[in-house]
Amino acid sequence: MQPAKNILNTHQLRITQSRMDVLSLFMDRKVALSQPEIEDEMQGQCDRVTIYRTLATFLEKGLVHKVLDDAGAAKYALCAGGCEATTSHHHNHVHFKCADCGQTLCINDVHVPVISLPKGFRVSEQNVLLQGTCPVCTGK
Amino acid sequence: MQPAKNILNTHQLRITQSRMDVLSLFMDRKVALSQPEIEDEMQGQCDRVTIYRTLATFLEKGLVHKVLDDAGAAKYALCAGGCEATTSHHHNHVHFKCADCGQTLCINDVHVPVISLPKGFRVSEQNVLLQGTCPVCTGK
DNA sequence: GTTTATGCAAATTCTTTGCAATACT
DNA sequence: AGTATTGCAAAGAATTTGCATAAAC
Repeated sequence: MQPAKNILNTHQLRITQSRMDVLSLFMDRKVALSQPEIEDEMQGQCDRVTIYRTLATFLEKGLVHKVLDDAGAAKYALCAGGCEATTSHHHNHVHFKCADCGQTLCINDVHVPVISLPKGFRVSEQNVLLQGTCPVCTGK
Repeated sequence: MQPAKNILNTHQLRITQSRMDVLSLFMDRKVALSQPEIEDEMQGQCDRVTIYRTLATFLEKGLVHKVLDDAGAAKYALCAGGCEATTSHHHNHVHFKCADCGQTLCINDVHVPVISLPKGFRVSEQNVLLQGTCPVCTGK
């Protein structure tokens, strides 16, 4: 994976400490994160508001995508592969939330069946949230 | 559809004004609603906290189910048909959120494809959120 | 030097909890 | 009568906004 600095550059974003930190965290953890989780990890390295704004910016530029969650807080995950290009940002995501450890994983390599709706509906985005037990917790 | 009073009875819930009001609202509107939306509609007829507790109770008894949403607030929708029985409460829902009017509809009559995950994952619940434009907004 | 991002304070919104008063069966 | 439900107050998260300061290009 290319370094954080390059990714910011590619997306026409200024290189700042906060953005580097948040982006690096996403790259390290490889799971969906909410603002409160990020704030915890960052131990006051930057302001809470900055994290919100960083997430909003990343979302806008197509660097991350929103992850559906049944709990309260909004989660975000790094866009991978073909998702990184702003032009061909696809929105068919499959996410898996483990009921045990609570982590949400972005499943990139699973085929999403296209669901067809009754006439009149126009679908632009298709999100699937699977819930259950992840491999790690199943083994415990 | 059977009257609200019967539904409460069937689910072993006491018949109270608040429950009747909230349930009726769901039956009228036929869309997913969040607590804030319900509070708006009820114009102070009952306390905010009561709505939260009513929703929690309905969820517990299998009268409503949680609806995933990418926005802030948690939404709920009436369980229909086979979903009403507490025993066979199925959780494979397809929901459609209109990007235009913001309403979320519960699509009951659409086949949910089973998505198979890599080995090690155990899936217990499967939610699909489609986003796009609804028939009403497409026609505008 | 301009533009953009950050930090701080404060306000708003969403949600939960405790406890006494009230309504349901 | 006995139990479950409600309202009120208050606390606690999550999120947003305004504005002056600071950093990036």
